[in-house]
Amino acid sequence: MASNAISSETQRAKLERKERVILEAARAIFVDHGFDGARMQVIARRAGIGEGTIYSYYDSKAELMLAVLQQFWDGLTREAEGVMASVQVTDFFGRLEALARYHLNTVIVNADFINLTFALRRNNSEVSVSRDHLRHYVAVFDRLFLRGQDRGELRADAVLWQARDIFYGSLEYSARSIEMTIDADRTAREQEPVVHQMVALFRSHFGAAQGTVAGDDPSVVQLSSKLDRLSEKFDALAKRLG
Amino acid sequence: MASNAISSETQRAKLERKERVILEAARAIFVDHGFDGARMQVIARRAGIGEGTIYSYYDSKAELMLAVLQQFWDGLTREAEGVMASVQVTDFFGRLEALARYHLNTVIVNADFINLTFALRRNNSEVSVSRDHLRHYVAVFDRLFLRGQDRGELRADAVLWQARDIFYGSLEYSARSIEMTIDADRTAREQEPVVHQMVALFRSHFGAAQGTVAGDDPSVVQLSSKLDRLSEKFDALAKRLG
DNA sequence: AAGGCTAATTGAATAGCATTCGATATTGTC
DNA sequence: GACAATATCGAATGCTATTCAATTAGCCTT
Repeated sequence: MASNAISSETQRAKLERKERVILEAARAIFVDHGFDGARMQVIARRAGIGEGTIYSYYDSKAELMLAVLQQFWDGLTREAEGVMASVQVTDFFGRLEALARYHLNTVIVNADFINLTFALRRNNSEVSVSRDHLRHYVAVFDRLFLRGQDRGELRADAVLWQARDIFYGSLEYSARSIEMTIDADRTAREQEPVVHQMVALFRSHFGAAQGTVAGDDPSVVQLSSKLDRLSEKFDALAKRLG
Repeated sequence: MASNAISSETQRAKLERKERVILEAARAIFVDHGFDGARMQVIARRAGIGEGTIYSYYDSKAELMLAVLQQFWDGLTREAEGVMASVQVTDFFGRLEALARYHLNTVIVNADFINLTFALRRNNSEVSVSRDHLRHYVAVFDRLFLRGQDRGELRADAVLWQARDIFYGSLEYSARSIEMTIDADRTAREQEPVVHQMVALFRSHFGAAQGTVAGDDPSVVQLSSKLDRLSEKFDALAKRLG
């Protein structure tokens, strides 16, 4: 019995190790050659196994790559969470800065992987999978923003998803843009200004004004609810007309 | 001589027409089936020609798709330039708003093509080609920003490429983000607030300071966008009523 | 307008590669 | 140690982009 359990345990461990070996080989070959350039035969050889064996672990080349990407994005998400957990400062803008710095650097350093992520999007199911990776990662940003609002450091009336899209999208595109200028030296140098620019922008535009909070202005609140009521009446009328 | 020149002219025209027919067929099939799903045979059949003939116009499937994308991005760039040329307002922020609106809508409507653009990036040369498409398109944004600075409406000390990256990147990611929420109705409705948010952000952060500008206050911005949405609904209803 | 030259077109043959599958080896159980 | 169940292997398969030898259409000369 005991030996039974142990041996099946070691068997499982062995399979899991082999799975990791395959993933590792696939990662290397995909990054070097891209999806199309990668040959299953080469991946198999690198993993030290037969070609057919891969297929008892992954259904297809695309799924293999998906697994590689899954691992990559999970790693990113975990790292981002690690940055949030370990950063010393507790104020929102300090943490925002740390996340911006981490993210920008990561996106630049791992440009290969990020390209691969989008290169895989050949059919709709793959598009939605790569979306899920991204969504999971971006959730780290969402949590930070939510917390900033709870702590009263972000304007109460800021639309969180808009702010998050601006933050994330700006950094991602800045990374691409920086990366286009090839020159590795400058690449390193350009990152800090972008990080500071973003933080300053968020501070001035989304930061809660010290003193009066804009969203609290009673006349504005009143106007807003009047508008909402009008809009509802309008919808009702439109509906009644067909 | 004359007949010679004319007939070779018509011959050329004929070839060009055939090229357009192939491109047209390819566009349709690629959009419907994605790059991998598209069969050269199907494209050929749709264009009403033999399979091999395509290869006397384009060297490979990838080049064919590149040509399709080239045409797409050229169209976008031309349209964006058209928007800039035709917009009535001359002030920077008015034009920025027009471009933001055009861009956001375009990216959402043509999500298929934009996915295809990145899906093609299988090897480095294709990455750089798709970068060139983008660069060319983004140049429209650069020109607007440069002009805004010349007119003294953008801070003299704003780093143009940073501002442009923030503008472009935010909108592109917002588009992806909006598009993720599938619901077509909301998709249309969410666009205006994003446009206004961006313009307000640019006004407050990159605009040359001149007293206080209404656009600074986000709650007012929000009210304004609510009003705009209501106004749009009103127009739609009015139109429907004749 | 007939003949000859060139360029364009065709679709059957080729070749590259992911995937399958029957045969073989390994592992676990009694 | 023998039997069953699993895992592994790599040659055979099948699917497609791409090539190519044969055919056709266009154009020019006389």
